[in-house]
Amino acid sequence: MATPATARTEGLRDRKKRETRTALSDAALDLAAERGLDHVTVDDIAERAGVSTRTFFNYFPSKEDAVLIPDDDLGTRIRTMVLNRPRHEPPLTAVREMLLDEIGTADVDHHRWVLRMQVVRQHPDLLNRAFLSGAATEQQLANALAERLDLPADHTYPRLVAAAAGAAFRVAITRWSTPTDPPVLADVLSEAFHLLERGLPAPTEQP
Amino acid sequence: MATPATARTEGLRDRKKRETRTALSDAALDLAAERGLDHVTVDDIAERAGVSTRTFFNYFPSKEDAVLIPDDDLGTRIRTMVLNRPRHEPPLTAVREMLLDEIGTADVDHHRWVLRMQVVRQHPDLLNRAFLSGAATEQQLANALAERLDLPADHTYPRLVAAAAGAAFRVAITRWSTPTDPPVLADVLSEAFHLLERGLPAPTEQP
DNA sequence: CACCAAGGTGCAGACACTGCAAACTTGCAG
DNA sequence: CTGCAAGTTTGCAGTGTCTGCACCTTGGTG
Repeated sequence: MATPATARTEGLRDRKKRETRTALSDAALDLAAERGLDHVTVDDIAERAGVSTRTFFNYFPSKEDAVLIPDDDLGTRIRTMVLNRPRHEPPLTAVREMLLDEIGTADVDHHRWVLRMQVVRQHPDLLNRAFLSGAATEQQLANALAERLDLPADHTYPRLVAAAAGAAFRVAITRWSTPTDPPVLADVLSEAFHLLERGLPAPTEQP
Repeated sequence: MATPATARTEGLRDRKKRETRTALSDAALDLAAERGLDHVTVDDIAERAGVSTRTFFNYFPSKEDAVLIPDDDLGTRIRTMVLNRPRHEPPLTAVREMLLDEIGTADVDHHRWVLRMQVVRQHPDLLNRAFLSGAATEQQLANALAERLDLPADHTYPRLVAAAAGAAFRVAITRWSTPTDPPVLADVLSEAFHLLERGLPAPTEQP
């Protein structure tokens, strides 16, 4: 049959749960994009998703999480990916390739990101949580880099590389999530890293 | 007289207001550093500061703000400072010098920052709000850079420079706010910017 | 001294979020 | 197909954040 492989082990129970989850995050994203996150209550979201308010909190700890859908495993995944890059690669290169792999693997829904950015634009403080699932992930990236370089965990260098990489990632997705003229995400990200590797020269300085 | 200029126009009323404000933020910072921000209620803070709960909200919109004391003018201040830098300076240099000026002017209390970092370490998502008063300020920096370079406001380059500068600033203050071995803030910041300007070479690559 | 504006306070109320226990659904074995 | 065990949904009570409003107190001013 055409049934996806996941369906073999997935019963009615798990399917419903997954449906409820996406119904909730869809409702949250749509409503927030329409009226702005402040003018959406959890009751609104639950009602549109067709479940009780209490159930909402069984799936997401807060309104924000329903909109952003943080990836809890991303931190550890990033960690192992960075440690598995070839030894000879410079740190920034390793991080760049790791991120390109990641966005290549995870199929990112452009339309969804456009909506999400509409929300984030009204709440700039969500920016960091939105892209790398928060500052904690960046921390783990910094730790992985420190380990890779045999440096103490609180050394300036790995932290700066991680923070700069996070900056590049945020800028790339922000640009890519613009309604008009959406370029290829991998290209924008590569461009941002290229600029970082060149020391951020002024546009007039580059031929 | 030795009386500061501000005291001339400041009556009892304004003095009390200022005292209440610092009493509240002191109480918030101390309590949060002791027990962690989650285990501190606004009532606790108000009680220690000797005012009513309602009064707390007349001064700060939230617990977090009392601990972080965001600087609302920072965005516009940064903007004019960046636009006033000499024309010939590369963007990253202009931002570096601007930030060095800023931390030189504002007298930053080291002890207070150490406490604040204890809180932030338990709530990494506060990191951005803590240092540049949030992502909105970084946005304004990006806008100022775009204007300076005659680029569209949503161009990749100014956004990336602003984000990278924010990263450097965060890393510098994080390092400086460590209880042990607190180096000079300006030095750490300069070092971070130097690394950025060099394209973040691996430590082994630098002689 | 008398008035006024500004700050402090209490109260009611909206909303976010959590723990608990009851009701219900699904998966599975007998 | 029947019934039990496990997982899910839900209501409810309770805590805590935060806001608008009305009242009161007090410093500044003429």
